[in-house]
Amino acid sequence: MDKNPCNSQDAEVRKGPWTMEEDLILINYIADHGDGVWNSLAKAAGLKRTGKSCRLRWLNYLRPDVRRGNITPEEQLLIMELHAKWGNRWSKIAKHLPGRTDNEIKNYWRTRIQKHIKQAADQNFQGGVKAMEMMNNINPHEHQAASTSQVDSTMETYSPPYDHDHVVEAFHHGTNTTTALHYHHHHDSNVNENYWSMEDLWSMQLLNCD
DNA sequence: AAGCATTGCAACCGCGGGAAA
DNA sequence: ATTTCCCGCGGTTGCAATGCT
Repeated sequence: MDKNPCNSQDAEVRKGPWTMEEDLILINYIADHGDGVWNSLAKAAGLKRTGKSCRLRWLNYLRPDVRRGNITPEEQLLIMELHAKWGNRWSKIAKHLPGRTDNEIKNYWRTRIQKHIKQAADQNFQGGVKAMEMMNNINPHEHQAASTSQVDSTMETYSPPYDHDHVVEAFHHGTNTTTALHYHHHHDSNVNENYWSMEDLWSMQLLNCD
């Protein structure tokens, strides 16, 4: 649509899903020359893609150590703990889950965990009120595009209390059944303590599903 | 069986920060 | 010191697959 007709020879940049041929070109080029310097890599490899696109494809999909398949309950728990600590710092969280990409974790959070939180909160279960409180507790200090963009209003983004003023503790006591996530709000006037216990998580069936 | 709705994930976009020129 | 360029991050979108009526 915005193709420039003047210099069509180098202006054509491919977008959308990668073909097998493109994948092979990228894999082989990186095998020979290594990754990084993505813009020049894209040109040198003869790919009609932006460096950005090449980098994304490699890091999220083609990289040999990328781990695919179901997120394990342990990984899920770790994601929740780290998200409670750091919020939407997906790449930072991903560094603690070997083989998992920030994109995968982000997608997983949005499609699975966030949805379950919402669904569970909609039902009358024990922790629902607490979950809703937490979902509504949007931190005003952090960047939060979710609250400003056109995110579906029925599926508000849960924003954990990862303000510096908040202390988040995560415990591990051997098995996951005794693990607890504790969110402590100690300066919010309207919330004295928010505990999101493992019992709550289990009741949300977050850890039962594969 | 067909059409519509929902889900899940790959990929794109815009922006900020840092390095290089 | 300033500008330009590139990388990486987080948010968002597009679409194929799947489920539902």
